[in-house]
Amino acid sequence: MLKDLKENFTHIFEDTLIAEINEVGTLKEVKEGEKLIEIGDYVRSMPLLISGAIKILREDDDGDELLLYFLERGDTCAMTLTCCLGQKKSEIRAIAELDTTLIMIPIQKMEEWTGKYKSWRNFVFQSYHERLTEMLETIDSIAFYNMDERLVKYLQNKQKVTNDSLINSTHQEIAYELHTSRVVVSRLLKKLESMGKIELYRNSIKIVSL
Amino acid sequence: MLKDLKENFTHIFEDTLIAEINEVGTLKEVKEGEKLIEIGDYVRSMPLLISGAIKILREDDDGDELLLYFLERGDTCAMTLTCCLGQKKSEIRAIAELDTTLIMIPIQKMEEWTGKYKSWRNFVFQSYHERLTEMLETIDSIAFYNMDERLVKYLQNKQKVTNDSLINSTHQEIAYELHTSRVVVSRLLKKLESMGKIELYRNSIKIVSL
DNA sequence: TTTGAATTGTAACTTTTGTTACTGCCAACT
DNA sequence: AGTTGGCAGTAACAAAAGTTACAATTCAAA
Repeated sequence: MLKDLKENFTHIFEDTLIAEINEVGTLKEVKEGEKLIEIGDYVRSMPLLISGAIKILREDDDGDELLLYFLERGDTCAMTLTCCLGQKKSEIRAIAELDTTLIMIPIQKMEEWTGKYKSWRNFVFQSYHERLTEMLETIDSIAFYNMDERLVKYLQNKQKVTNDSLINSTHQEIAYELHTSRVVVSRLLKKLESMGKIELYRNSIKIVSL
Repeated sequence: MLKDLKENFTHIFEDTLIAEINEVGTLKEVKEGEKLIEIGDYVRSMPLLISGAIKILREDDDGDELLLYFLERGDTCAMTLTCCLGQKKSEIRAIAELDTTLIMIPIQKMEEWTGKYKSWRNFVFQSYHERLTEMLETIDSIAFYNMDERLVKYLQNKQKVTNDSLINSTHQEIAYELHTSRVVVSRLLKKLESMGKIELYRNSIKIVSL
């Protein structure tokens, strides 16, 4: 774990903090599709992402989903931060988008380190800022763009996060994450295919040029 | 100013911090409709709201607006916090919704106080959490609800913030903040009136029971 | 008082999105 | 080989939202 820490956080945290994280943190591996946090869960530890990716989803009362954003290497969950400090329930669901490695930090250390390490404070503030920015982008998408543009953004984003131009999703899965219907996704994907921007296969989509 | 501080923040900050705020902060009064921050501005000081209300707006490339949320008494601007620390440009616009009194704190103190005062840290984290939560509610609104429901929420929110069941807005102004067209707003308002939930006047809307 | 701008109401129409229904296809399993 | 369930394609229709156009009203300034 120390190796992972040094590789990913050495330019961010001072050595003494790295050592502390190494001491109290526990390594956790999750498989693609595995659920990390459910809406309403109490959060007991804070994740630091070493590798992989986690998707953060919002859900309404009827069970309808919406993809908010992805967490990647070096990220942490901003929602978790305040949940830890305030003993609040999670407002979101977190699911591993890829096989993912994380370091889990007990919440008691949070408060201690924010007082003790300037680099930790900066990291936490930086995380908040990134998350707020990503929430704003999500709002931009749903407020200012039509479904065809949102779909393109979704595919681009997915390609970036998985680092793979072959996207292994069904139309139904995409529909859930964009909070629309399967028929609409099929329709728009077909239009993208006829424009030569993607190729459609069973259970997967090949991105040609978006 | 010390009186304002003690009235609004005495249960949040310790006395020494209150004294420091009193020393370095400056009182600022803004009239309803006055602009506080524009998108792209660099932020040089952090606001603490003493009274009144500020609306936070997002804008897309075409100049289309969307109301994100309101700041009220005791709030601070979470976007400002990270902007200060990271020397970043504002992603949002802030306009006084009512006549408003704030205390402006120079950004240099931010970093200092986060190291020095636990109560300040908690305040900052609490602010982040509230803002993230409000962003989530905004996302819920636009993603999961139709325009008629969003309009009702908007009116309820406005009533709560202004503490007045008479809303002094034109249909066009409401349309801007919900990012829709005037005709749509007029249509839906008329429907609410015919249901007996509101009464429509020129330049104002009376909320009866929503 | 007249003028003109701002505000609201409404009809008619278009576009976008969502829904329902049915089809064919593929892959896994018996 | 036959059955079955999940997946994708598509047509037809419905609902929501956006657009254009125009009339009527109000209100303040000239």
